[in-house]
Amino acid sequence: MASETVVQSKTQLAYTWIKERISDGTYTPGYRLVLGQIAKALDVSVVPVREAIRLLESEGLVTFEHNVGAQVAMHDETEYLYTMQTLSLVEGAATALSAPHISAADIDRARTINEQMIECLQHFDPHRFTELNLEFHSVLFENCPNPHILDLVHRGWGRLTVLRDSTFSFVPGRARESVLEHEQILSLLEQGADSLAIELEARAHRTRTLDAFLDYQERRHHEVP
Amino acid sequence: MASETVVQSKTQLAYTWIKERISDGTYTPGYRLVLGQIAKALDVSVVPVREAIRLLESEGLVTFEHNVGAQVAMHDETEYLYTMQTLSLVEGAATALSAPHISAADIDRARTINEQMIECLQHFDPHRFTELNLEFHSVLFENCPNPHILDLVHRGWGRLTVLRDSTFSFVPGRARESVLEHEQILSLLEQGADSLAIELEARAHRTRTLDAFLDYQERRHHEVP
DNA sequence: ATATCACAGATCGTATACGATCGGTGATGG
DNA sequence: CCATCACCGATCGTATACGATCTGTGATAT
Repeated sequence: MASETVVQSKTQLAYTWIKERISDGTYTPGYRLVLGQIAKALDVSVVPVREAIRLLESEGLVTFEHNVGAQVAMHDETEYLYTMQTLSLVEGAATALSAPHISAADIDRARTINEQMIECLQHFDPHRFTELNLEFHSVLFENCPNPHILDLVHRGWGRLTVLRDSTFSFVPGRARESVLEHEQILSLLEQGADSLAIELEARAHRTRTLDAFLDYQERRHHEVP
Repeated sequence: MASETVVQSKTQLAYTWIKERISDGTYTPGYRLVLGQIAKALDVSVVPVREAIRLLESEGLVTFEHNVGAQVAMHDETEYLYTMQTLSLVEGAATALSAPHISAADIDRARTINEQMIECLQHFDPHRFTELNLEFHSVLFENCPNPHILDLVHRGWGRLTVLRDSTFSFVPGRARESVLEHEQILSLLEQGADSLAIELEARAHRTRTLDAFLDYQERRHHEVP
């Protein structure tokens, strides 16, 4: 009875399959998700596919219109703003709530990750940088004792995944600031800072990324009218 | 073309039907939601019922287990704590984000509601009190320009609805404090206070209710061992 | 040329059907 | 008498089927 064959439901199968295709860019924002197509591709019926799509809808990765169908969520600038704002809120809280449960070993691990991020900057590896960024923050918020808040954080990151590498590639120079701010957060955690201080710093870290993005967009817009 | 007959989907029908039964207490926490039963009661097939249940699951009103079925979510003390903590977070933020868009008329309206709440205290009408409490806070957060955060607030309140009248009935005396704190929040809004100040005050308002509840439980537990 | 309408193909929403899985009950053995 | 196992009914998960609805295209009228 060592390893039982885990029978995952077809719904689960469709869910992860679609999510993967959205994440890796096969299905770009706006792409129409046709039930019959996906069902045939996965060799399942439309029912579980439909269910999977509605799950993705509830996570905001997909939009759904009655009697029309589903498509990969469009992430315009406003949508990005909403997501980042929400994530700054819940991630800040999750980090603060995690703080009391974070060990010195965790902080070491985070610091190692942050150093790898610096290397990515030097070798210009935006994709790996983004991956490491998630790993870094995961160390900081995964100990959050409130599963609801933790779930919201995961959903927020899930949405961002649709705009892969956005942090890094869209606003040059921001990544460099980012790793410095990471160190700042770590030192707050090390010195056992006040919960609110940690929350606000973690929140500000993300807010600054958002602001940098908006500024950058604004500037680009002025340069090329 | 004045009023078209709005054809709501059977899924929508099942969704609201079940949600209502959960809210009004017909389906108490732990009640097993059997697909076939509900389908027959509504004279629809199991497919839309299933979809409705999964929607409710994603809102946390229902728990679902593969190959076993669904039941109305159990709200033990821990679950209540998680929900209140999350709601304090998102509601605080929503209130702060709404602040710049709140008019003097809105504040008047909120104050009127708060006065009605005081009357409820005198006539001991907990049910109406709870209703008004939602109305009061709605005035404060409904102008939130971030729809994601607003949605999270609605979901949080939705979860609380399962434990109706909890604030009022479970912890005596707290309701009286509550209306005073409402006035405090209103005055912050009137004087155009700092966004963070508003957020933290709105957050603390809810946190205090949670703390009062936990204290009260603790005390009851000691009295009756 | 533009607007309106009707039709056709594609796709969705839901009913029905059936095999798969779970939980409980009674028989069997210790 | 208690533990284990086999069976059965209840319920779930998913395939298939079909009517309902939407979107786009081409014909017609202004």
